[in-house]
Amino acid sequence: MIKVDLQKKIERVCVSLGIERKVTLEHPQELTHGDFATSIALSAAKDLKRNPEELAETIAGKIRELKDESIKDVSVAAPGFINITLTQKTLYRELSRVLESGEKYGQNSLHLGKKILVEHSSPNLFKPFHIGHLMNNAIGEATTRIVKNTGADTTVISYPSDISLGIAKAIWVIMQKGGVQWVEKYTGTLLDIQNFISEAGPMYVEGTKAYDESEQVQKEVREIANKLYNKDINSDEYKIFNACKELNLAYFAFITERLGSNFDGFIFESETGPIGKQLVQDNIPRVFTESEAAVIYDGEKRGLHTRVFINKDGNPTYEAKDLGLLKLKFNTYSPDISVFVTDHEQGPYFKVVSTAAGEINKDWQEKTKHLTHGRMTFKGAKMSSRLGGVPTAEEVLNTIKEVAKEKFTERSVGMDIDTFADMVAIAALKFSILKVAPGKPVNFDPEEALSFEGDSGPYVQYTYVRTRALLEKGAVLNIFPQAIETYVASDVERVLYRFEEVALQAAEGYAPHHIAHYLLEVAQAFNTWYAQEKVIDENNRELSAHRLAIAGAVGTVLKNGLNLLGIETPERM
RNA sequence: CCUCCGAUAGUUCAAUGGAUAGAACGAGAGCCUUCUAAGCUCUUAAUGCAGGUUCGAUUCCUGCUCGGAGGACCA
Repeated sequence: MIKVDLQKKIERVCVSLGIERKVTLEHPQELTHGDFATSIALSAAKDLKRNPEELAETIAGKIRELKDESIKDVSVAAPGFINITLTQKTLYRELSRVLESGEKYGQNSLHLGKKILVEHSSPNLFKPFHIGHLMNNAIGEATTRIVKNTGADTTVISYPSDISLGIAKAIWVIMQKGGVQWVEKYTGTLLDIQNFISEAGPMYVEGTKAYDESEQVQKEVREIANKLYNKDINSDEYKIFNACKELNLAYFAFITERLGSNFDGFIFESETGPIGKQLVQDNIPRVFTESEAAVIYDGEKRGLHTRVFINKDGNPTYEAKDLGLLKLKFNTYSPDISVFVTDHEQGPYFKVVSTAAGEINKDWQEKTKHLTHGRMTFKGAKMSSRLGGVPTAEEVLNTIKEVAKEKFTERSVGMDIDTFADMVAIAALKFSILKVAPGKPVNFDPEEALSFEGDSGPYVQYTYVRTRALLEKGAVLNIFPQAIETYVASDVERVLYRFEEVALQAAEGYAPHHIAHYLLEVAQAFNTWYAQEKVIDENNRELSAHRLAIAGAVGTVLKNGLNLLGIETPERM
C-alpha cells in the first residue's frame, strides 16, 4: 500500500534525526497541498526543543535526499506541516494495478489466518421481518464482507428466537382457526410461504390481545408454552410449532437472499436456554448469587446494574440464554473474533451479560465485538402497515421498487425490470443506512431515497454504469484500456489508490460508512472529470486508451466498494 | 434519582487532535447538434453554552442545557 510504504520511509528518516514517534499520514483536504501530509514536525518539535517549521524543513530535506521514485515533491507549510506529492509514475503503476487486480483490488490481510464469526439479522420467528431487520441486515452483511476482505475465515450465523410466550400466543390463535389442518394447507412453495407470512403476521398481535383480555386464554397459552418448552412432540401444538418454524425459516431464507445474504448456520434460542441455565447454576456463588428466589448477577458491585439470569420460576431469562449462545458460538466455531449486531438499546444490557460471561470464560468477553445500530425512524413516511405503524421489510422494499420501476423500461436496462428495480431499490435503502456511522439512528426519508439523487446508492451505481458504457463504446472502436505512464495524472487517479486504505480503515473500525463516503468521493471525482474531458477521441487513440484505463479502474473500485457494502451493480441503467 | 449515548449549514449526514470544518438535499444562477443530465459548474449557510488541557480542540477533560436509550424476574 502506497501509504504504508511512505510511512515507513518517513519513519526511518525521523529515527535518523532522533524522533521516536509514530508517523501518521493523512490526505490534505486540498489536493493542491499534495497527496499526503504529516504533522510529525509539529508534535516532535517540543521533544527536541526546536522550532516546528525549522524541524519540518530539516525532515523535508532528508526526505528529498532519499530521491525516492514515488515522491515527486516535498514541501513545508506553516506552522510545520510536511506535504508530499506523489510522482506520476506511482499513480500510473497503481492505475495499472487496479486493472490487473480487478475484483481483488482492495483486499488486505488484516485478519489473515484468523477465524471470525458474524451473527446478524436474527429474526423473531412468528413475527414479521420488519424495517429494523433491514437495518440490522444491511450492517451485518456489509460487516461480513468487509471482514472477509481482510482474509479472515468467516462464518455467518443467525440466532432466531423460536420459543417464547409470544409464540405460544400465536399458536393459540392457530388452534382457534383449525389447528393442524390450518397450517397443513401451506406447502413449501414461495407463494404459500408468502401467504402464510401475511396470514400469520398479525396473529402475534391478535394472540396478545386475547391473552390480555381473558384469564382462560392465559391458562391455555401457558399450557401451550409448556408443551413447547418440554418438547411434547406428539401434541398438535408442537406439530403446528414445527410446521410454522419451517415456514418461517423458509421465509427468512427468501427475504435475506433477496437482500444478498447467506447464512452458514443457525443457533436457536430453544437450544441456548437449557445450556445457559446450566452455566448459571454451575457458577453459583462464584459469579451469580441467589436473591428473592431468583438467580442474579450483581452488576452494581462492578459499577453496572443487576440483572436476573434465572427467574423465580426457575426459567432462564434472555440473559442466561445469551450466555448459552456465547458458549455455543465458541464451542462450535472457536472464533478468534465473534461479532454480532443488535439494536443499540441492547448496549447497556449486553455490557452486563458480557462482564458476567467474562468471569466464566474471559474469551467470551474479550473476543466478542458488539456492533449496534440505532432505530430507523421515518420522516414523512406514508407507507401502509398492518402492524401498528411498523412497516415490514417487504412493504418498504416494494414501495421503493415501484418508484424505481416507473423510471426505467425493460429495454433501456437490458434485463428483467423486476430484478433490476429490486437491485436499485435495495441499493438506495442499504446505502442510506450504511452512509451513517455505526451506532447512530438512521433517519430514513423515503422521499430522499426515492429521488435517487445526490449521496445515494443509485448515484454510485449510475456512475459505474457510465464507466461501462465508455468501455463498450471503446470496444466498438477497437480501443481498449491501457494505462500510459507519460500522461499527467488527473485528480481521479489521486483518489483511486485510497481504496485500499479505506477498506482497511472500515475493517479496523467495523465502520462501513467510511466506504460509502469514499465511493461518493470517487464517483464525484470521476463525474467531474467526465464532464470536462472527452474520454474517447478517435483522433487520439493512445490518449483514449489511457482515459479508458481510468474509467475502467473507477468502475472496478466502485464495483468492489459497493460489493463490500452488499450492493449489486447493474451493467446498464 | 442513577448509568450510558448523542448535540455540526434550513434539513439529512461526514471530518485517525491539524491547514480555509467537507458532502448531499433545499434555495438561486448557468451547462446537453459531442461518450448516459439519476450528471457537471458557481452562489448561499453550521461546530448547543461556559471553562480546562494543547503549538493547535468538532474531536480529549469538567460543569451546564436540551434530546434518546437503559436501570430485578420481557425479549
